[in-house]
Amino acid sequence: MRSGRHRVSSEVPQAGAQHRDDGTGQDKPLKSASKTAPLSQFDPERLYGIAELAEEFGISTRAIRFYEAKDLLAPPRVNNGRVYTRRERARLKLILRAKSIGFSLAEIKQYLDLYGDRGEGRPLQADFLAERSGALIAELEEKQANIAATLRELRVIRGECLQYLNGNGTAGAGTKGGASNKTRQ
Amino acid sequence: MRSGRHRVSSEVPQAGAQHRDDGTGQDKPLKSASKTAPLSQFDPERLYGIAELAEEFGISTRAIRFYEAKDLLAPPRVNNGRVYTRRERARLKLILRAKSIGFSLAEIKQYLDLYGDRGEGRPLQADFLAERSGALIAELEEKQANIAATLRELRVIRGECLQYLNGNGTAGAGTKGGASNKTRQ
DNA sequence: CCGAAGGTTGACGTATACGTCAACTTCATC
DNA sequence: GATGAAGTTGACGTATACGTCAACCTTCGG
Repeated sequence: MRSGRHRVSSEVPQAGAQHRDDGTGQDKPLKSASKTAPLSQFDPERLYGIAELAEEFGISTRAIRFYEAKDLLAPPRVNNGRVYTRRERARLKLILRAKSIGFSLAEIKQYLDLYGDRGEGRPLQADFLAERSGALIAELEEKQANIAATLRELRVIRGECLQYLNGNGTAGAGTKGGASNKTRQ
Repeated sequence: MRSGRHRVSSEVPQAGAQHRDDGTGQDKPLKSASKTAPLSQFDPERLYGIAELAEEFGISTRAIRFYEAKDLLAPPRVNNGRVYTRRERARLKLILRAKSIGFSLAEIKQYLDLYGDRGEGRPLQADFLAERSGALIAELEEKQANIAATLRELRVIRGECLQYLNGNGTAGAGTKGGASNKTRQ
């Protein structure tokens, strides 16, 4: 799947997925989590490694680091390794969802700001947020209309094909001319 | 607007838009159309120049030529100049619509085939068309769901901001934390 | 005939979104 | 201590989607 076309998993990973399973039937926290005090400054919550997230979302670790370089993500470090919290994971999910519907990474960065900053800087003014989210809503509604129109057309095309295959072919169904006529203005 | 983010005009150009208006109140066909016999092999219909389409759709002539180089368009030639028929214009519209919702040009090329080939090659088998359009429908439905989810969240964010601005702020509305909580799994 | 306008082509550049690779660090295990 | 696994970084490469530019052609009006 190329840029702009990622499948976004809608399923939450099973409990324990983030932990190293040592075969005893009990999950253990990431080794870095078990060894370092700094984690106490985070919510005591599930943590993910970069490879875990990459596999979960079907993308590369390179892509995840790239998003960090583009300031879309900001995973804390433990012994120089990235540790992804639920919040970072949720942001990654938003990133991939937005990418799948045609937004560039620069646009996604702005869009993520509507969901709350990453803990630095002061919150955006409410009026600015309202305006920005309003503009984005309008843009998404346009994309939604584009998709709806495309779906309508494709459903007609597919319906005609299925009719034809079932021996109920109409004059238009046996050719693609009928389908293409439907796209005429 | 960058790649993947074109606004697609939904308005049809006004009658006569494709014709040179010589000030007599009557439209005249494009000069190339009026001078050359080869046009008789096309439908006697409205024709567009590349600059006309570029302006209508808000893209560059370079982009339109690029789509031709990528076999998404195939405008006939008149005196070495490209002449775009209604059909090519409709394809361009489909191209831009698909781009706006995140498809690559390679994917769009395949998708355009569902709308009818450009006159060469034999028609795709009905079962293949049904399968291809079914797959595309599934993909579009996923994008549609992504957009719907994003819209729900953004409407909540915007609603809270507007409430806050109207002096009806709730505990969650004054901060972005409330909004970001809503994205939690 | 000349200049302007609109268009053509090929080539190179830019921006985006990563992929690939080498060299390195840290940690667990043997 | 050695080794393997997992991860890091920087650098360069690839693919996509055009933008920009130069050089050229055709048509039309003056």
